[in-house]
Amino acid sequence: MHAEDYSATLRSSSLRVTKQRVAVLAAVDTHPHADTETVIRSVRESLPDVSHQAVYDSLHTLTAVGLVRSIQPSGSVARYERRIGDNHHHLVCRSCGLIVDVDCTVGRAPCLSPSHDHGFAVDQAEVTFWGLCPDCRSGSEGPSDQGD
Amino acid sequence: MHAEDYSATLRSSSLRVTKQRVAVLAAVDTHPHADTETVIRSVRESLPDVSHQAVYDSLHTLTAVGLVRSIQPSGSVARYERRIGDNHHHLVCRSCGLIVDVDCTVGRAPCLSPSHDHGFAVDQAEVTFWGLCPDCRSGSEGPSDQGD
DNA sequence: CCGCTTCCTTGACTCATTCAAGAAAACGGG
DNA sequence: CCCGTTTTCTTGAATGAGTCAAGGAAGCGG
Repeated sequence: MHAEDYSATLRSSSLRVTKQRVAVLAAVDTHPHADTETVIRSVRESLPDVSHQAVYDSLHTLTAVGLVRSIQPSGSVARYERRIGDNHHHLVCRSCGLIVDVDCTVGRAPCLSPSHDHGFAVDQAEVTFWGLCPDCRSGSEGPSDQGD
Repeated sequence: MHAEDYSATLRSSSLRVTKQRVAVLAAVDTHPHADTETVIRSVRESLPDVSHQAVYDSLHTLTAVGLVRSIQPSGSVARYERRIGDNHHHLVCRSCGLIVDVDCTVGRAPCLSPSHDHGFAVDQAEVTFWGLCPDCRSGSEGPSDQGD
């Protein structure tokens, strides 16, 4: 996706187009499940002087309008992704933190309707699978930590 | 559940029985989805001088042996509960943070097997439903914040 | 090109959680 | 019942993701 596309995407959500936002959107697009620090590093490759606050603000704004989704498995910091609205879920490694997407194949949204909704207006079901990734299963020691 | 029962529970998991651990276990048992601060306050009703560190340590230890489970919906601090191994899930209010248990009625663990496991050894599927609780649906302003 | 509004920079700050060192308590063996 | 070893608790400081706030800069409609 080119810069112009990101600009158009921002505009279509009624957001002002700034180079910081374009860079943040690009960073999230090219680094699925990246945490804020990774996004900051990625953004600084093209804009060396962005402040961390601009990145936090952009991520919040993009999340608010739905261009980006934030996920936060227990024990992890916030991570961001662009795949939205396709009802996919996540597989998280307990050992190294690796996160991979899994498509929801159980036909129409498997867990979208809790047995008894307690009067809640449910708008989303988030499924997180916990386990050990291939690398951590083999090496008993397990790879370092906090992969993506 | 009485103190002796909590002691027995700790012993059956090969843990030393300390009044701090008994109190923490009791606090989690009586305050489902409580965050650490709430647990500390609850514990201090019977043990005014416990350190916060003792509570953090106990919660980690209890979680490690499986007597307690920790959950952490995005944007929330860690919360603890004693209902474990019964495959129940959570309903979280986006507005006030209220967390409610929902039983998993879709027969045998609905989402326990991702379509493609990417080589992971999956041991748990965690489902979180997001929405608005009854109170936040009615009062357009929505109740304060961070309920349980 | 102007001006209003929104966004970014800078720098301080919050607060959940962790780290570390020494004191205290648990509990198996004598 | 007491001792010694090991684990746990207390105390106090530190870490780090994320937030707050004020002023300067940039976006964009006119």
